[in-house]
Amino acid sequence: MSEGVEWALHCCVVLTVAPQPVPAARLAELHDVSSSYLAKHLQQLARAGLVKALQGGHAGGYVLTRSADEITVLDVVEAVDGTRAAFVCTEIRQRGPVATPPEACTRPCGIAQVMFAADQAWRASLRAVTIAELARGVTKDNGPAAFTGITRWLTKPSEG
Amino acid sequence: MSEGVEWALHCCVVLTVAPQPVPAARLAELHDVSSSYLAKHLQQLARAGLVKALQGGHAGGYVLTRSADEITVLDVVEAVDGTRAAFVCTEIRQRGPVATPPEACTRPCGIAQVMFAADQAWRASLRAVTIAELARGVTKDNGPAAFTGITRWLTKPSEG
DNA sequence: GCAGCATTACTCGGATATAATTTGTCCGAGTACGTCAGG
DNA sequence: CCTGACGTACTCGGACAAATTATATCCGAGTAATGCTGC
Repeated sequence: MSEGVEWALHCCVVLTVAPQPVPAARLAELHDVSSSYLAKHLQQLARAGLVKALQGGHAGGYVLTRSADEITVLDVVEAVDGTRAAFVCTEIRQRGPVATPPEACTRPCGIAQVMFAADQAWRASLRAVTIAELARGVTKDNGPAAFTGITRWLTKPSEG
Repeated sequence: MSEGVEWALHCCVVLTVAPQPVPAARLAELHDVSSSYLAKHLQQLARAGLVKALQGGHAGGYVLTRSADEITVLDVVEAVDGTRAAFVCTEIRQRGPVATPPEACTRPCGIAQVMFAADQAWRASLRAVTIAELARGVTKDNGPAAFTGITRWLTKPSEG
């Protein structure tokens, strides 16, 4: 899985507690990752409609478009890694000297079915958790101080 | 996901009905895929202990090491694609200017937990299906003729 | 006719190139604020 | 003092390279059957 998924999820959690729009460069510095590359993933989030990019002199940056409990982890994963399933059936059964005739292939082959079911289970598991729950987990594990520290750093005038 | 997974699964299903050891080249021709590359994946299956490679003049080839209902789809997937989870936590929370102190990171972060749970669900779904069940599905969908045709072709003396 | 042996043809196994995807970077387009001139 | 336009500094967005991984391939090591020879 793309490493950008992890970055994007952390960014979404941070945006949960950000009172202002946060520029991509600020998010990158906060997480100590490549600024330019993170921007790419944030663009993907924007295309998916999860975040909104505000442009302009001093108030620009990214903001969540909806409440954090309306954004599931699956939304972020699919925005970054795409919605295509990991397994794609090549229809091997229709190839080779003993190929199954196409008229007998009305249903996907058993292997594809199993893979599809597993993929559905995976997605369901990710869909069951929201960004808001992730944020709640952080405060539960590390206390409220974690987020106040991040908020304070985010609202710092510039690098100091 | 690696495309070799699909090949390996089909090969395992075929080996279910093969009365003799089947060489890699024969399996490759049957599925119309690269012979050399399929050999690599069969080696991975052999390393995982799912199949046994018999060497020798005319009786060489691959055989399942155990009954097909003792081999799960997950076994094959893990043999080919590895057992590592798709998501690996980079411990982003411990990086950057507002990094979480290491002593507070006794548990994996919430994101990693969610990803791990999803991975577990995915694996459980794949573990629930055996190769024998896949083979049964083929006979149910395409009739017993499908496997008899394959068996007949497999036992053909050579290419003709 | 039978046993032993060298041959042979076939198999797997790992080391080796190539293509695709992921990762990383750069510069141009666009907008809101702050400033300044004019009324 | 208020209004309008302008300039500037900051933002995002997509086009452009490098590294890693997946894909594909080749040739050498090893084994069981086969055919032959000698008894």
